[in-house]
Amino acid sequence: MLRLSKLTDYAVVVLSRLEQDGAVVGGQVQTAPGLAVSTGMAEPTVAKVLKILGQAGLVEGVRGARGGYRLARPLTAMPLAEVIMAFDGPIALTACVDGSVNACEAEDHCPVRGRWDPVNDAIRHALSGITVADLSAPQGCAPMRAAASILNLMAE
Amino acid sequence: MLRLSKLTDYAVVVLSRLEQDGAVVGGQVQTAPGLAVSTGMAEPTVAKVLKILGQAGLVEGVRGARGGYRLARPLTAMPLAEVIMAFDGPIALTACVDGSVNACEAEDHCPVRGRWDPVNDAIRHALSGITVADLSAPQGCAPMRAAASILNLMAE
DNA sequence: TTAAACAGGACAGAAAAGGTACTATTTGCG
DNA sequence: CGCAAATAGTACCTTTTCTGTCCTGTTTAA
Repeated sequence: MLRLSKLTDYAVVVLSRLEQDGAVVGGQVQTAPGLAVSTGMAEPTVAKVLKILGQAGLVEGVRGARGGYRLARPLTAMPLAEVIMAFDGPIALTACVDGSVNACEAEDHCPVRGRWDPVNDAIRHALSGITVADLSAPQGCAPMRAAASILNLMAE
Repeated sequence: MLRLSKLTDYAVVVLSRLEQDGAVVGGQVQTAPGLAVSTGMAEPTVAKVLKILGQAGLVEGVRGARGGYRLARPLTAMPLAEVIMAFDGPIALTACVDGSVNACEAEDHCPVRGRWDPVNDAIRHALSGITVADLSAPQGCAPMRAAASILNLMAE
């Protein structure tokens, strides 16, 4: 399975919860303990997720008393690829990329050297067409914007 | 990084080597030790790769003395997705899929339940448009069929 | 009958991820 | 001015997963 970090999944939950709580671009802030309660996740885990999201510039942290976090961008302008890259690193299927030349010891016999790049590009392109908003259901599970996004991607 | 098993990488090498050695659908067979020598990989590893490929129906094993392996299909008819599924299991980004209902303990608070499915579908679709032949360079590194495949995918 | 080769399962070492705890820094409020 | 609340950063331990190898059984040509 193309495993991606659990923290990435948590991040989507946290981001959608931030929007739900009104902690948007110009709005108020929500604390990490508060998010832990409302999402049902452990507080240290939520804090870790928020720290990484802050480093990636996806959320904005306000320090000090009465501090907290708010979204740095609307979820509709937050590609899923950015979240994945924040937690799982660069989006690539194998280690034989990104110019790591000496990683493969059997270069002479390896007939697929560098050939994974188009595959990686396809994956990146597919993910860049989906935003976090497409994954977060405003309430219940009514809309299907994600499906529309996929169809839009395939129509390109 | 969206890590996928090293064995998947090895598999592409072995498959392209099989074609290069003429161990194709109606042709002769190539032994696992022989492939180990020609690819520069350890023999037990090659054997493991071939076993898994055989279970997946991608290569055909001939038992007994003078036995060996040959391709069960031309590489042009072998989607990369099948190779990945053979080694990495079902192509899905998270564990919250495939009807594993009780895996997520926070179902009530999880607003993205089941929402990853469209993303997984997009990944699967992207991979199904690429064959192993697109990744294996016949000799040197001349052609760019993979790029053409990507463009074809995006043109849908 | 023998030897070569595939088939299947099992196992130890290594690597990575997940989760937790601790400390430092910042800032509102009494 | 001092306290408390909250983020920021770092380090560590546990657990899981992957990787690579080995062993035994089965098949079949010579």
